[in-house]
Amino acid sequence: MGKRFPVERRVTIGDVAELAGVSKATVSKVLGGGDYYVSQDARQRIAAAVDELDFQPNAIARDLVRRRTQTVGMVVASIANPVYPELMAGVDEVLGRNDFTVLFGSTEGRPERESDVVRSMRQRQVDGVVLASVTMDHDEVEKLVGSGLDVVLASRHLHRADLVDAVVVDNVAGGRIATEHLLDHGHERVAHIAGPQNVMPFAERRHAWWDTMVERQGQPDADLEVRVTESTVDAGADAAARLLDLGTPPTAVFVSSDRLAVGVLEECSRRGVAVPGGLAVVAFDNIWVGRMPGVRLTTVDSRAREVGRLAAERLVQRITDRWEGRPATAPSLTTLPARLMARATCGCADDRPPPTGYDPAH
Amino acid sequence: MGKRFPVERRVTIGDVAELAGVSKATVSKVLGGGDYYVSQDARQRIAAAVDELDFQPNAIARDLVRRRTQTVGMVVASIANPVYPELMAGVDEVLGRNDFTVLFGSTEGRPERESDVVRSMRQRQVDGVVLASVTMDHDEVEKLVGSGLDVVLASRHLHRADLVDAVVVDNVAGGRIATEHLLDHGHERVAHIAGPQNVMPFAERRHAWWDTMVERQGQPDADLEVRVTESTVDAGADAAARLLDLGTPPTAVFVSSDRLAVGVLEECSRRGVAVPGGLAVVAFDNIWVGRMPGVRLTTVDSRAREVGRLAAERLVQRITDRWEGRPATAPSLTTLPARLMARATCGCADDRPPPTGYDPAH
DNA sequence: GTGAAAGCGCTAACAT
DNA sequence: ATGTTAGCGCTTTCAC
Repeated sequence: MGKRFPVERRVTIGDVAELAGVSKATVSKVLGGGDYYVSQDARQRIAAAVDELDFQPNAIARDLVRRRTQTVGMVVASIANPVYPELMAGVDEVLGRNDFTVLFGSTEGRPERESDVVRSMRQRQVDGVVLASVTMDHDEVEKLVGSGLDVVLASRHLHRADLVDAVVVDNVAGGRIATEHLLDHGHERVAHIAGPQNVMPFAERRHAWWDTMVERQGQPDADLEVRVTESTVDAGADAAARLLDLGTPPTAVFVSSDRLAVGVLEECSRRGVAVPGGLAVVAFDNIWVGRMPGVRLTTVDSRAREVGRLAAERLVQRITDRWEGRPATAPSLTTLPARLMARATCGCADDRPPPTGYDPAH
Repeated sequence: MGKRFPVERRVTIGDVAELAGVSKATVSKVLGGGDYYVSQDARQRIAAAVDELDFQPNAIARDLVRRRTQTVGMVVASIANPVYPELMAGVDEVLGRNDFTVLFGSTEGRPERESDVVRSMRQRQVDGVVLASVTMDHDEVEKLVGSGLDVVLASRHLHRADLVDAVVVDNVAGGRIATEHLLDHGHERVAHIAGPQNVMPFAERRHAWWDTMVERQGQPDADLEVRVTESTVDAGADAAARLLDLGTPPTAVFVSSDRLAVGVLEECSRRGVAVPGGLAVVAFDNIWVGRMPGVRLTTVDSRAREVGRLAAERLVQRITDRWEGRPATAPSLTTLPARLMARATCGCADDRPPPTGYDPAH
């Protein structure tokens, strides 16, 4: 092998054909992997030519005629939020296994850009999209799906479950478990730090908190709920400050995300408020830091990796169904059971060190 | 707008042309954004047709003729390692700003797949690649670059700096600072947990430790160094166990990554070894968890986000230079100064809570 | 078994 | 100002 052309001209299938003394069609047949009849002799000469020329087939040209790219788009809300890399890992795992390539996009704090990101992916002819960031409204999603693009939502979903596939954790059950756990520890004033309410999981978690409180003890004081507009550490710290500054501060709080909870922990540390002694906290997500000694955050597992895996599997299924001409199945909502990771911040005795034999990566 | 075609047939530029009563060329001129002379009248009719048909230009067809895709590949070693999302965020930031799309790839524990991942990206006609995972050898990288693909290495680099652009943190200085810091705390037996030595940064960090020890007190005992083959939490815990089981265990350890350090911390917690009292630790990377109260890991900042940004900038520069016909500049190695984030695990007094007004995301 | 020809959907000269 | 033509690099009938 080696370069035959000055630099500029790229080697094409025509060059290979010429060198091998066959036609482009034959080369294509061999390289395409289909089960065509081609003589051993020709096959050999083609193989030789291919590596003599170091031929790299132009996938874009191939995709243009095939009208498919074996590529899916993955759009997340923020790569800096540890939940998403975890989810991406799951997606990447099954996509890779199915020979799909991934086009990455992040809306990074600008949810309004979501449509643009997706449009751009569509123009690049992705075969489908994993949307782990939906803030679009129903209409837009409906139009998207109607346009023939396969879409599956991950981690977030819409009110109407019949529009598009989605896989999420059971946020309602999770929020309920978290709140009840705190209540069961004997707390009366269980506060809630609620994330942006236009994001489904946050709305559901808040709802679960509210309902549980109402059931157990009637409507909670209005000041026990504080809403933040972003799920960030700083927002969590601010929210905690507001709660701690109350006339009668809560003794426990259900925080709607781990990232916010980190802020809460920091604010407590800053003020010398003991956790769980002064304030018990249960959060939601289960990013791996929570397991660390010195943190031991009690939280509801949002099972991001699993969500990613399932979403990707669903998508691959849909895409291949379409390719094979199988009828499209109805959109389905997959809900993963929520489970509480009881550690120390809730007040459970957990002075035992973390178990060995696990890795945050998994 | 609305669908005019049953579902199957996608709308093309020809449909728009026909509906607008002009030729495809004219439509292309308008949509392509170039500064062509096209009458206001035609422009208007085209615009109308475009959204009447909800026309989505086929980027793949465009790219095929333009011979460029405005897409770059980004390959990381592991998305589960918090360093990489951080780096990706930096890359994504500047790529987005420059209207590049990113094709994502992870080698996830199978470094030998690196070449395949890159080959696949090349066939998809990416304009360049950010390689944050190099374990390829010089020859392979050389061939890659020689093939006309723009490449920049991020976070890892090669021995020969003249082959390809790279941006990395100063691992040698960082390793030295870490080791010296521990020595300055009065420790004699400063151990080292070394990462895979075929990965440049790990080799450099180890080297820095060794040299510093030799300079300060002669060759360290052989058993003070333990090598791991993966930078994971479990590997860190194992390594710590080995160190702690020594006849005379070290009183301090420079751990070559935060991820390994997490394992060390866990093992200490499990054994009831106080940190920094029983074992002082300084690590490398500065993933954001280290800032948490209850963790307060002293570490050298590997500046992943910044590395990502600079790598992407370099790449965009190279690509656009090539497009504009500017001569290629010589490969350069950019080294970011290392800085120590002195927190509590080294023995520094840091009982003060973390500062407010920061966010791990930044 | 193999090749010629006709596109995939678009852009870019070159005419007009 | 706009249209015609000739591809980009590949796959895929359909003849031979």
